[in-house]
Amino acid sequence: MATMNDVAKLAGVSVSTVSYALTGVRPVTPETRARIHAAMDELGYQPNAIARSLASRRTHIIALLFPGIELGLSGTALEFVTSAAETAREEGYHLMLWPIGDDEVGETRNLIHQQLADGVLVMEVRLDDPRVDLLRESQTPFTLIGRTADAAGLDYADIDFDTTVRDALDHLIGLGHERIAFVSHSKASLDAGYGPTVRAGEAFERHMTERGLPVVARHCDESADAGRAVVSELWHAHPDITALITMNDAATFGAMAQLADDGRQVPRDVSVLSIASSPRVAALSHPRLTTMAAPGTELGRSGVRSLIERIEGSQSATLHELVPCRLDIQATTSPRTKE
Amino acid sequence: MATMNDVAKLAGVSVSTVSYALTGVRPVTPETRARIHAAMDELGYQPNAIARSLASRRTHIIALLFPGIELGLSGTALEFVTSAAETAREEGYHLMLWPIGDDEVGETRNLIHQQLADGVLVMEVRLDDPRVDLLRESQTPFTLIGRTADAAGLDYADIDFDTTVRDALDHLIGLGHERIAFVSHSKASLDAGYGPTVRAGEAFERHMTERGLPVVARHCDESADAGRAVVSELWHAHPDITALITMNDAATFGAMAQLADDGRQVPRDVSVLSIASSPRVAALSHPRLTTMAAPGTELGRSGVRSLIERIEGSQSATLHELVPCRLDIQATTSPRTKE
DNA sequence: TGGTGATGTCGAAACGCTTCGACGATGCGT
DNA sequence: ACGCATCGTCGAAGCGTTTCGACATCACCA
Repeated sequence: MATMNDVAKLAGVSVSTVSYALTGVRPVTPETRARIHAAMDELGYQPNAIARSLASRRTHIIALLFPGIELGLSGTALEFVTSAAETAREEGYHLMLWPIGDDEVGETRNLIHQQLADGVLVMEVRLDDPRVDLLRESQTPFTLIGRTADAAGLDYADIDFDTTVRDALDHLIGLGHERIAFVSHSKASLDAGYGPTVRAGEAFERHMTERGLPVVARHCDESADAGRAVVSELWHAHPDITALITMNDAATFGAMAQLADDGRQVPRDVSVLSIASSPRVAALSHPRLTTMAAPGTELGRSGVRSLIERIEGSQSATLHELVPCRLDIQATTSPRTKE
Repeated sequence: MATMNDVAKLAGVSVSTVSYALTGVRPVTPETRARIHAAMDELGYQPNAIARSLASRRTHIIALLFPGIELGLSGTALEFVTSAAETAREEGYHLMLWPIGDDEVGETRNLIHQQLADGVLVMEVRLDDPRVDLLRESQTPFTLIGRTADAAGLDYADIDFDTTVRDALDHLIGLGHERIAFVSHSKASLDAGYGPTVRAGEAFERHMTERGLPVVARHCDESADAGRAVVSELWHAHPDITALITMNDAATFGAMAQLADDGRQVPRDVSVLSIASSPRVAALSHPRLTTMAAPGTELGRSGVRSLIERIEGSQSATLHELVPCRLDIQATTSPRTKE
């Protein structure tokens, strides 16, 4: 494979001039540049990424830290990862996957010290996340997908659960619903400090309370059966519920099935609105689910962009981006039917 | 950050000795080794991955080539990618994502020439795939996930569609079904030479013919509506169908809905078996789908393992691994009811 | 007891690039 | 016409490793 030396010889210039022609760090006359490019074409030259990295102290690699165990995001995760990878590529960077096992902090530290990545994208951030302290200490540029409890001064891109829940309620209340229940992720995820569970729960409580409506919320394991059980229990305790907000795909489908079994028609008797989900999943439901789709693509894009700006030192302010899920009205929500 | 030089000084040896202590390429006395390790601990030393790569001509990076447009695999893609990343990590490698846009060959060539990766994993391989020729010419070690029409001499790991379809038929025929229809991916995917569509279709035709059963197969776009339409058309043309094999998640759910609307109960009147799908998706169906789950995890693991062996030159034979989908019997298949 | 072959360590040369200081050759203002 | 800044190029010194040849040292066998 041709090296810069070969190009320099063929073009009759020094290596440094070739480098300048390539990077534009210093001016080069058009004629010299032309000769150099001709030589590069003739040799099929491509700069060696590793050598360049070593010399410039920039690898143009972004690491994506994701935990082995996958909680809520997983439905949108692929979308997010794809978008992050594509954005990175557009900006001249590469995305490297760093699956992290049990020893989160230790493994993360090792990886950082290898200096393979210019910056790190952290997925599945919990309210209190030790990886954040580690990254901060190690001076590595990083951006969170999600955010810790106190994220002041940190770059992050996260779902705007508050707005999402508010929009969800606006939609349902606009349709005349008042008895609205919320079916969330598992209690375990709440205890683990999983952001979406915590924040969506808080938002639901606040917005319902502000509107003077009763707060009915349940945690639910990620399975259809759990979804069924919750529905049974819910209607037993609150027979007057007319709408359901869910944030748990498996449970949503279980809930739909149980409602059908109980003779409750969706959306005639009960409206169902699934938040932080995806169109792909919504399309599998019959009737097709009204959802609020998680903005995986947007988060991937702005997370990467911001991280790159931070790496290149061109960043003005810290990124605090909150993107709400977008409402996609399909067939499972409709006006409340008066009895 | 500490370098090898710092370690060498602190331990009172030369850099090369430190290197030998680290890599074991040449012997080092236990005492020297101990002093070196002590120095490394004291300094919190970790070898710089880039420098190591440049000197050793091994980056320990594996590239995953995946096309922007995503066809069939996508449901299992996340599982596959996760598994590949984890396996790579276990073996001391990193997985780097290479999303490829329109200019497949050009972009792939550029990436290879940068010499960032020791080897390449190619996803979404078509029967006639120009990337394969490119990789072969460029001497880069690579492994296919999927395979071309003539894959002799190439390393690949793919779904064993023949066995999968046979097992699917064994299951259904064992239940007494004889009029079995196959609903596949879109005609477009067939024309594009998408392996799963082609191979599963051929397998279905062959196995049905061998058993003296009529071949009824349809292509179907990836949407619930298309699934509905195909079901309507199918029963119009072949009212005696008692079982459906599907390979198209969105269409499967549409088909289930249409069957319900037409008053055909699953599985009493019609058995439905969804192949190359995933338990995650199956769980969303009510009744829960009998599926044959795509072996994403296995393919990721053995693809990466084989690639690494090839990179390190320790590979004996070429990898020709075919993994069938595993049957997971749930609630949508049952014995044929005699009329 | 002298030659032989391991064994353990060192110094220096890569690996392919970026970047810094230096230095003619220009162009400019006065 | 003279100095001075700017432009374009060069050579050399890194970047932090690995790896190669060389060279003592030591044990061992003839």
